[in-house]
Amino acid sequence: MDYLEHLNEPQREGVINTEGPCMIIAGAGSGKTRVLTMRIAHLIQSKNVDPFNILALTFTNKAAKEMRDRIEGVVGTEARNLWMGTFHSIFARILRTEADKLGYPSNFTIYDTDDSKSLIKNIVKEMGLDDKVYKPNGVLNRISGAKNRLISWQEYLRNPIYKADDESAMKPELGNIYRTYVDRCFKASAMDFDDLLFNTNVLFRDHPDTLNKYQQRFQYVLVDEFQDTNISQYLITKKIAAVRQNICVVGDDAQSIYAFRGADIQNILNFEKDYADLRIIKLEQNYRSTQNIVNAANSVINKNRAQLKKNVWTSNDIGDQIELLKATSDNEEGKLVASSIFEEKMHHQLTNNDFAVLYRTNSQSRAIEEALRRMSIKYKIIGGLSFYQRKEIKDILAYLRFVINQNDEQALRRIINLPKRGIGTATVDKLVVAAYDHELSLWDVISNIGQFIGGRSANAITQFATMIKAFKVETERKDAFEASSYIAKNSGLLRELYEDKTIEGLSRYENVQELLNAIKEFVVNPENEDKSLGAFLQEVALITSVDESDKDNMDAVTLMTIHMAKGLEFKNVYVVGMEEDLFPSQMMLSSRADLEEERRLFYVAITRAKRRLYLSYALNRYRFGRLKTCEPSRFLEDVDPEYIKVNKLSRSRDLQVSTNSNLGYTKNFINSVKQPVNQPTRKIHRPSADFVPSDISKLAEGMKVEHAKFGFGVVTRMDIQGANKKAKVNFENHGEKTLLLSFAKLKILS
DNA sequence: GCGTAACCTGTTTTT
DNA sequence: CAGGTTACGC
Repeated sequence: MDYLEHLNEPQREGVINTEGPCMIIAGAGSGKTRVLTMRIAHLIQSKNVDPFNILALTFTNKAAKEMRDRIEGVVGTEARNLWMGTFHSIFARILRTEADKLGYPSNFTIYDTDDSKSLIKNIVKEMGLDDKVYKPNGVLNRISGAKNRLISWQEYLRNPIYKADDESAMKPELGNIYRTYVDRCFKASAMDFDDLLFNTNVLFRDHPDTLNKYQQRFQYVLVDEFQDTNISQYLITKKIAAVRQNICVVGDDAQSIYAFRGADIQNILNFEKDYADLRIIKLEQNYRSTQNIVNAANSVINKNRAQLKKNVWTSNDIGDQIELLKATSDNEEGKLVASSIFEEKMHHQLTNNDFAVLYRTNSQSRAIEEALRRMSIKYKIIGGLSFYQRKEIKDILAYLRFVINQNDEQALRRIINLPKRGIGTATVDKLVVAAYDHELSLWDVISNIGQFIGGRSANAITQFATMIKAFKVETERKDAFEASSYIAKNSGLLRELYEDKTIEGLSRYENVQELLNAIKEFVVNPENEDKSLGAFLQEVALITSVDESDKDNMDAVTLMTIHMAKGLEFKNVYVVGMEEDLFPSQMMLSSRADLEEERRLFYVAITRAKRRLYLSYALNRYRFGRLKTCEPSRFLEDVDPEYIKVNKLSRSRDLQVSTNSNLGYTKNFINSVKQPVNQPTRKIHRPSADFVPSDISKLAEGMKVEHAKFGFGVVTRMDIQGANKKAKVNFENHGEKTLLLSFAKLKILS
């Protein structure tokens, strides 16, 4: 057991005390993951526990995979038999095997947030309610909140408090929407994210024999990131561990940042009350950061009232002070960060991988990206729009989903007229009415359409039904890759994308090919026994943007939200946008609890840094298309001044405004390109400034432009032809295109 | 049914 | 700003 030698005393305790309930409070950077992996390795190696009897719940699929790999390094391939994954993926798996007990088929669909929202939208419309009052987002939040607290629609309707609440909010129908929503999900053989947990609770509540089966199987239960579990998740673990009481939770109340998703910090604060003989272990030594960073972080978190007592310290060197960067605008902030990264790289021989830029909201990445690109610093963005959330991918997946489960209403609505086959909204409405009148499913109506409606669209529907039936036959015979290739081709989706020769059309086509590659990989992977399309869909439903980690080994600066940064560390960290209303977010200013959660988020951001930390804010920022003046965040005052210095003041002069700065076509750009032009041409001088936004109409025939930038990329050369209408444009990444330019703006880069 | 243009509106984080 | 929705002409 030589691995125990490298652990400090509390860490060792956390590893070897495997029996009975245990809570490990692990301060930031205290080697939590190490303890957890060693504990599991210890169980397998020294206590001879079969990996099959260990349940380890993590926060992301990626964390599970990493931990499994590390355990495999210690105990070997045996580790593959561990039950390790997110709450959602583990219990989705269990629900599939036990589905019949809840009246679900085992091939049930998992609705993502978009599916849920559009279903709610349909329901609100069908109930004849005002969708301005019952906004899908708000309604879903309400339903989700209820499910996370294990409140069924029956209880919701019965509870006078909710009723009064909803009535005073002028939304008395919320309970009825909840009821209809649950009913429709059930009829669609679908579960949303919250149902995966809610229904697991129902399963264990109503089927003691099933609960007992899993209690026997999971002799050891471990929960990582315990501070971010909600009540529903907590009760599941509590039930499973009820017999053997071998439950170990690991977390840090100071890093609880998911209350908006139902996470309840009380789970960790009250854990002691549930287990009388609880062993509490505190990991307080930080191995990650300099003293300055640890102390600064402590000075911030101590402003919070709700917390467990602990004393995080480090024996690392003192390190540099935190630097505060101040910029005049968001673009200036980007420049400051980019040039700081450039300098740091030079002075300290660092690689791009040593840097991370963290922000509160995804939209903040734009200015940073632009600045990094200009300085030719490679970067990667983690999070944001996931590959699987792209429209073209969701379209294909909707086909696949529907072929597997014909009850899947949301998938059907998505594909029934895609590509266009003459089945418009009016026809779909008729279908819905017919299904409702005869108490049939939409698919029943569609596959026997002749009995319900006639006319032109009936023909199109028959063709659609025939096609789906053919796809079904294919999937039964073939593996996931062959089946999905067949469907992509024969649905007409692939052809439609192929025929779209615009730059985005091209990338959409490539994305679909990419999806097919992923399915191929799934089929080829020997770890996957079931190679059917159904098995693939089951896996894909719970993939999130963090899990798409093919960017892992490239040398690039990491850009992400602070939420995504949980559990990661970097030598140098920049926290940008330290402005009041942005961070803390204006939505979180209403209650003390919310403000404290924002402060914990700030704490998480600070503690990601190993060596150097920069905080920055801008005095002006574009938000919702408007330029706003900003004030420094109140959180800056929470940092003890001893640990911070104001280092760089922006030297910048004017605010520089850019248009068409995104990659990809912007709507305004497309509109401007489309317009016919009759503008007089004028000569312009080659600009000497850093860059100037320039009107295309100022460009004259025969003029050449170099190093300019358009809506969709960097221009290497541009020849203006004819009276200002056409230009041959050579793009860095997209080759040559002939475009109508008219009113479009471009930026001339220096 | 479909395509277009004008209008409207959200404005946090994500399993 | 950008994405979604609606009204309208074909």
